[in-house]
Amino acid sequence: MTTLKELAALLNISVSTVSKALNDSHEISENTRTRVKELATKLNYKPNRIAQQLKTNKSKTIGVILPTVTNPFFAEVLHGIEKTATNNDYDIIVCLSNETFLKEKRSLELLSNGSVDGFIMAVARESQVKNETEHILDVIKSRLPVLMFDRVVNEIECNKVIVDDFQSVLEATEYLIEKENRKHILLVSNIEELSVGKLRIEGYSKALENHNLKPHILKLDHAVDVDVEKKIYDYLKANTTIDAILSIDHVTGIVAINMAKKLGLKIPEEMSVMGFGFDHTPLLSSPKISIIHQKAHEIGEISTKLLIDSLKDDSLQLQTIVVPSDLKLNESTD
Amino acid sequence: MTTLKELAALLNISVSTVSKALNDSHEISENTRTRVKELATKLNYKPNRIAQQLKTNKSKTIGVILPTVTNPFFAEVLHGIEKTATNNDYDIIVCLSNETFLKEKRSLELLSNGSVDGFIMAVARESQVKNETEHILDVIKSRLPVLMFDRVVNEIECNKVIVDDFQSVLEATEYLIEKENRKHILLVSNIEELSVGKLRIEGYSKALENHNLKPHILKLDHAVDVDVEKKIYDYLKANTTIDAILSIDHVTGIVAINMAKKLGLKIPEEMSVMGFGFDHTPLLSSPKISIIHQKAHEIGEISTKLLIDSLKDDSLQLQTIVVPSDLKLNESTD
DNA sequence: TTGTATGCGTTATCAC
DNA sequence: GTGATAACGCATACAA
Repeated sequence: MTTLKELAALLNISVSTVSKALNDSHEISENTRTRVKELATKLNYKPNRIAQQLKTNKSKTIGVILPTVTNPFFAEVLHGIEKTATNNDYDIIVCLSNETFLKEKRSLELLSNGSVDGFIMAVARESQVKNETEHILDVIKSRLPVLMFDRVVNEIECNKVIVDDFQSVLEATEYLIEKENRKHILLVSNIEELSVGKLRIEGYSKALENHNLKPHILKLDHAVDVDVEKKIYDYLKANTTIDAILSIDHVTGIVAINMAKKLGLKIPEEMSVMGFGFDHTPLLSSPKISIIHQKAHEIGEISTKLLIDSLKDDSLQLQTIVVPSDLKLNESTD
Repeated sequence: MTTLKELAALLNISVSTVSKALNDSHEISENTRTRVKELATKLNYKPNRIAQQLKTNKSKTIGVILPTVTNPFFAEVLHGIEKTATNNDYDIIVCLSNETFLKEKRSLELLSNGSVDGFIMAVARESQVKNETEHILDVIKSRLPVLMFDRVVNEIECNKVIVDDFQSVLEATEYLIEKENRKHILLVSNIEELSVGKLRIEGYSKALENHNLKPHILKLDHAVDVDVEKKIYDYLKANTTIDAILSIDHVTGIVAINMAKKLGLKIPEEMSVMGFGFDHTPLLSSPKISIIHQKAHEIGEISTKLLIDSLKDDSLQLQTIVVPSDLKLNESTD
């Protein structure tokens, strides 16, 4: 890699002159400035990022700690983060906690040594279940800003970007009740131990309560296993009054449609099915599933913007931004 | 952040003594070593990574350039990369090309300034279609090793990790012909302009040729649009001899199953459906789709291992590793 | 066993 | 308009 020193030697001028010339300092003459720049381009000179970082004590890098990236929600958030970071001249270092507390803790610690200027994270399932928060507080204490999205620790004061889990499920449920005239709505859940899962179930319960309806909840193992099909099938077979299914994740809704069809139920006439999902989710079922569409990409963008703003000016007030979801209704019939 | 200098000042010893003590140098007395270490833990000292990088001229960071991360294949590869990198004390900086040449080029350039010790990449669709390779060659010329996986540029000499696209589709097709006695196999493709897509189609064609069968190919827009359903439906309706569908991506196979069912075809009796997929893909259809299962996680692991090995010893021979796929057959019947 | 000096590549301050 | 020098935090060759 070409360095300032090499350029200086080749041009028989000092390193500082070269540096100033490249940074368009007004102190430098037109002549030398162009000479320097020409040689720099010729030798493909690029300022060493590491040296700049050491000098300025800024890494211009954001640490991104995700529970997983095979979950399409987090994948899409990552997409939004990467785009916004790049547009603002930041790199991202990505660590995956694999939903474990230990890996999350290790990742935070390892990057808290100057590698990053701040963190964007969604808390690991295990940390959330065991209510582990010390490791995150340690980071904040060391004056590295942390932004949490989606899965959030209420007790920790920091910038947050969350989904309107309660409200969106409340509205979706009320839609099923009021517009589609459903009375026995089955909620299918495999994430009830997560903060977001709890909120979604609360939204569902609240809507039923508002209409004096009885809840039906089918809890599944969170490790999406082969039994999912059977459990849903058996439940529907044994409970024939069910006239709507509301899945609070992005997979079991699809399974539910398939099982309802297998039981000979007409969709959407006899059974409404709604789930969480992304742009291409409805394509995976026929008839297309109705989805609560979380603006995952936007969540990533907003989170990154907010963190970068707080990096630039650390006197900014902490805030919690709620990103509303879209209800995308089934358009097709079978 | 605590620095060596601060520790030294507090202990009234020199910086180098502190440094050596922390690095367990045998030159340092037991006594001072423990004193230093105690204070270090107490003040939560962590060596500044940036400074270490500048000193050693190694970033211990890998640049990962992916076309997208919302495609589950790349998401799972990323998972494998992250895991292996972490296990070997490497960080990863992730950039997404969004399938565009320009972003890919920019990302490579931006990180080729000391930020990373090497790259793992899958070539962007646009770069592949337009046969753009200069930007990658530039990186290699600047002595930064590049490892390509999945989407590969044949003309570039570097380490490569690829899937057995040709062979796996050949075998899958022959399975349909020989074991399931199919004679009119429809190939559904939305990636025929990618190197991997071409290879898969070749595998299919070769198998048909071996058995003197006629190919049926349905090409779809690569932007998975709403028309996918209609196009497949219409094709199946108009071509009633089709008795098997082979999708070479991870979405259209699911759609194909749904459309076949919609047409009243019994699966798998009257119609076999096979696609590419991942562990949870079969769950998305009923009956479960048969899949060619690419070991994406393994591809990530192997790629990372290979790159890190070449980082440690740059005299190693370049190699191309082929990761075989698994054929996972439909187990259920409807 | 400990300390001093040097340099990684850059930028900034100051002197010429 | 240009250049010498110091500093960021760390590691190491060398001196004491």
